[in-house]
Amino acid sequence: MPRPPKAREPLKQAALQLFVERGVHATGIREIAKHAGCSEAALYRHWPNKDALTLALFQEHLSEVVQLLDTAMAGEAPFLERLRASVAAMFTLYDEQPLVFRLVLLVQHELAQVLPEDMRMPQDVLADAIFAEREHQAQKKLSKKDQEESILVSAAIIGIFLQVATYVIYGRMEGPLNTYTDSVTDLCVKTLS
Amino acid sequence: MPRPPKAREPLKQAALQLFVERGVHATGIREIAKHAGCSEAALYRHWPNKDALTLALFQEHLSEVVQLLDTAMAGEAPFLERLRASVAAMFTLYDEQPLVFRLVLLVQHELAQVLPEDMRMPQDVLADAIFAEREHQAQKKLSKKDQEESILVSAAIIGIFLQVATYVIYGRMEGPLNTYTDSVTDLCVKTLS
Amino acid sequence: MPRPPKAREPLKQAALQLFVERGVHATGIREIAKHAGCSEAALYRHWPNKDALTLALFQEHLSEVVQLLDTAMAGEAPFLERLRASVAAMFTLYDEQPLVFRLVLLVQHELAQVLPEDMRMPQDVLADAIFAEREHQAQKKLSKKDQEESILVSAAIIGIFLQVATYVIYGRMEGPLNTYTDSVTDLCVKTLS
Amino acid sequence: MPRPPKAREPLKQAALQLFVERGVHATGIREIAKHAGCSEAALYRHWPNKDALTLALFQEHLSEVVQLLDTAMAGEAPFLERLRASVAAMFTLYDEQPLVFRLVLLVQHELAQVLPEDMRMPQDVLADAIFAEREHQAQKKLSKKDQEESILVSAAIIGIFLQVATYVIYGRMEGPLNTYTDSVTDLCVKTLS
DNA sequence: AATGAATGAGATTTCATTCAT
DNA sequence: AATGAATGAAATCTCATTCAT
Repeated sequence: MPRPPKAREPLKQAALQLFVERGVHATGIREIAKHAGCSEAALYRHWPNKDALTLALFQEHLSEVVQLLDTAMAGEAPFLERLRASVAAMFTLYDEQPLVFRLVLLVQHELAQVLPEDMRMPQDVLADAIFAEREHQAQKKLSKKDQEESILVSAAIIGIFLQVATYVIYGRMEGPLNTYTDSVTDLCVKTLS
Repeated sequence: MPRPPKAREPLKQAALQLFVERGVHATGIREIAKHAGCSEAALYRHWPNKDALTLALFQEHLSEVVQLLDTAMAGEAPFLERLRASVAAMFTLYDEQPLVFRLVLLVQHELAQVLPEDMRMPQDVLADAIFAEREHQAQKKLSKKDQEESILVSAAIIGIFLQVATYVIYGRMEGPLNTYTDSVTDLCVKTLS
Repeated sequence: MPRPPKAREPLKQAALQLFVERGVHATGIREIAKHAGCSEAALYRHWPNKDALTLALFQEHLSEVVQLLDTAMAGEAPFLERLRASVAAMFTLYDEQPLVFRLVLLVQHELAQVLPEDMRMPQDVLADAIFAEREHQAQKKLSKKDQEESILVSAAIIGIFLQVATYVIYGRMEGPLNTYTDSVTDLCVKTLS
Repeated sequence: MPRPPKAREPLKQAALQLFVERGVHATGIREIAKHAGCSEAALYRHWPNKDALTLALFQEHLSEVVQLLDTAMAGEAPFLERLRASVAAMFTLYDEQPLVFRLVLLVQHELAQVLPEDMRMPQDVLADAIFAEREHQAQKKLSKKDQEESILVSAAIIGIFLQVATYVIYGRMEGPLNTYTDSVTDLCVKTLS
């Protein structure tokens, strides 16, 4: 029986950090390995190449986040409560695992072509929930036009949410991020009205 | 009478397109030159190196956009009108020069370290205008707390705005973007109330 | 009572196949182990390194073939018969163990430096037999010139023989190869006359 | 106007020599570049990668040889003369450009999968000529069986020819190779009778 | 001004081999 | 005896930049 892998987790952790700090393309294997405290070749025992590592990392963390949001949006509580829980979940994630949170921010801009088209993204959770809520309120299937408006509102809410996070990350607003949970929820609610 | 250099504009155009499509780091001199239909060495006639081209490109286009927003936000019209004009200006820019628009989206994530710290960014225009408007409404200097709230609201508005654009870019919503000028302005106004 | 090692034969078999299909240099330990269904490290239980495995493999199979030819060429039957038996032995080998046959074809081009200089090769068996036969026919030691001619004729016969096999291997002629035993023997005899 | 390429020919020459001496897989870019007296990167200006260089090299030289044989086999002279001319052409090639000659020997064993299936090979020239001659002698289209015999005879002649060359290359027979032109032609003729 | 050639530095990846269990 | 993990060295290839014309 061989020894247990010693480099796998450090490699993932190092890649996560460096991808977030410098971007995927600007991060080399060498640096990842150095930060992980292992050889460059070790990476190739666990993933066939850098792209595969990148993809795996994003998929794992994205699905974590999707699960987080799914949980927050589940249940029978009023929509407002569930929205607030979602914002809180994400902002707490930011404060506790900032790297994971920031990885999600990177996705749109660095990985459009690498991720599978049909992968469920954090935005989808919100969009679906808003859609369902509107349908529930209307007591019927939404018209094409209402559907489109629903998507627009989701976009707006996600935008509010991400941009506030971005401001905190880049120092335009002071953290921690969960300070803003209530105000951001309020802003989101306003767009829904 | 020196005739204008021939390779300069094609190079800028090619760089713009490739930076937007693949990211700055993932785009090489080779590809830029090939797309511009000139040699790799030509670039070094016009800029001392790749970083300088990158920087110049971003600065030029950013200042275009800042000017656009400054113009839209200037004047004595009611704030609502000026906000609407700003949204319209940006969305029209997207529809007419999508590459320039998308370059601006890239800035936050790819260029944090390259651009001069004190450069005025599109967000700043909105933030300043919102700040001024609030001060005007209150008829006095804003308190620290009100200032912070003002920044939060700017973030929200910028977020709405960018995310709607992002949705159109990635095909989640149908373009052209200026279709959404009114609804997006409405959503922004709601957050201001 | 030590039980026989389990990985040894699969490794040899896999190496044989891959060496023949892709060449010695183009075949890695990784692939050999994967084809053998065991770990890469297993190889080092049985041979000190890749070169040793390579050498052992070639030596074993070459000596098999040499023995085959020696047997066919032995005895008191007329030379023609023994030549025919040799061709038949080789062509049957090809039909029954094509990999072994093809490994022998590889020797000249891939292993000049690895095999011991003085090792007896399949060609040597034929050359010796032809030489002996000519001496027997002439009833005396061959002159220098006759010796040289004898070597030339051996080369020709081996060439005929190998090239026909090569044609079958690469699909220029239809197999099985032992179909051609008689015609090839005839052609060889013609060159001897 | 840029300078003329200085590394292209040396690279081809170095690759030719090393491929022949050590085999394609055993020859590295580094060694090729060192022998050519240029940097490793220079190779990539002229061919997209090592495989492309290999392929181009083989294709160029093979078509040279095919042309040589086509010329030798052309004309109205008796077949015997033309066969002799072919053997002479090849053996002279060996003596004058031994590397090119030996490259042809390598083809079957190192490049089966890389070369395009439909490429005309030196063997094809001989096979076609023998086929035509037999048809001419018979004054009619050859039967299926006669065709097959014709291919067998081509194989034999090519085999004689290549194996004699191989013997000279590996020192089993003394060169220069064109010493053997007449005797080899004789041997070939015998197989045709 | 403009070019294709050339390059040193470095990126990614592969390899045969050794290690720890 | 056997394994999967790990590694240093080397292979292939890319990159931004400089050179010679």
